[in-house]
Amino acid sequence: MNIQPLFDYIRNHVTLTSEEETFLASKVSYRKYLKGQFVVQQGDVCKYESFVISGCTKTYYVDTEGQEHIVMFSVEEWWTADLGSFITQTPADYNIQCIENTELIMISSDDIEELYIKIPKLERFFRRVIERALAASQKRIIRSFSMSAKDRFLYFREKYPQIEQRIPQYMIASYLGITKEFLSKIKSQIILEQ
Amino acid sequence: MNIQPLFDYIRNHVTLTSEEETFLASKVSYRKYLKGQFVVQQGDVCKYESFVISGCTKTYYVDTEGQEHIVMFSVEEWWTADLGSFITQTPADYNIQCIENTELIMISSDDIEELYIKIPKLERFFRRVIERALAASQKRIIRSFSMSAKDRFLYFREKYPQIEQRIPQYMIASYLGITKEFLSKIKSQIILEQ
DNA sequence: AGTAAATGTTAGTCTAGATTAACTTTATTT
DNA sequence: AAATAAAGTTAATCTAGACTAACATTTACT
Repeated sequence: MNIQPLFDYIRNHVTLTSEEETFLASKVSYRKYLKGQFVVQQGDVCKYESFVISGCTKTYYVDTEGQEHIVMFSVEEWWTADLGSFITQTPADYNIQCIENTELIMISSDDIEELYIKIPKLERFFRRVIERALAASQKRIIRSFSMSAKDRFLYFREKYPQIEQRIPQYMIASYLGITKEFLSKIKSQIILEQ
Repeated sequence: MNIQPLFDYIRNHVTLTSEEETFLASKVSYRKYLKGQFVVQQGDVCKYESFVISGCTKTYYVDTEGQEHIVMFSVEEWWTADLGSFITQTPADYNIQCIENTELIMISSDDIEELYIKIPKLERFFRRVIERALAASQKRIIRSFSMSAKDRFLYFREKYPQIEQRIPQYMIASYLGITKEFLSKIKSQIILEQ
């Protein structure tokens, strides 16, 4: 049970009093998952917003043809949840699965509302986190329409070099919205170029 | 100068005291734009978050090949801004242009921070607005990868029937990430089917 | 070390959607 | 009402990326 990384992360952005820290600590829970386990399954209600202490998760959607589409990866110091399900407490559209052994700090929807009320600084901080995530999400939509698969891959590699290393290529292909075969082709093409 | 619709909109979600309403009124400004005018231009800093009273705007990105990609339309009771530019006060990636004569209520970044501090209920409300927008944006990414152009169009038509009516088809094509010629083909195909 | 499972590659064929270009229809302006 | 511009259509050709399938390599398990 190591929740220190969450405090370090929050301290980088807001200053909490020691009472506030104690209150925060009382509202979070720690949990370990093994590689392959699910944090959320499509159809369940996403009860928690989770902060990744160590490990990595993938959030994906299974379409009507049974195909997996990865929405995001979450590594250390990132948040993960099916946000739509979490905020409305209705069944999730996405699966969140650990692709490594993963340690999470989890906050329930009721507890996070309490935290927001008691510690407005935290609500401000989370609002900003979400604003940034929304701006990033809009840019990703633009990239999906205006860039070729190859350029999207080069962008991904440039932006998340660490993540590229630790994740199987076929998952990166899914995240980029292409097949693993085509990503393989793109990579050999890139190698030929240099 | 008619800011009443903003109050009506906010009243549907949070209850403000009359002092709070007065303070809010002192922090917003009203502005009329003609069809074709720009609220924000790529490269400028997006100074305001705008609430649409009447009319319609398109938010679009011009890529390196000079092609327009529409990110969103904003009609009555919607907010519009280049969020990335607004929150960091750095140059905008997007253009926001009025495609009808448009009335906006605009709030500057400093003023909205003041509002959040003085009226925490408003911060809570906006956090929720943004959370919902982020969940919707993630779903749009999934749709762009898992649905055909035709299905994306049918989804758009189903979800925003009013918007489909008032916007030229070539802009809808741009929003859907396809050419106007292909949307035309899709529409004639749909007509043949029924 | 040897086998099975997971991951990645290569190549051929196919298709959704882009591009080009000529044409039609609908709005706007004078 | 004519002229012009804006929006939408049709059809032919082209291409990025999907799909299929066989094969190669790496990783994990006994």
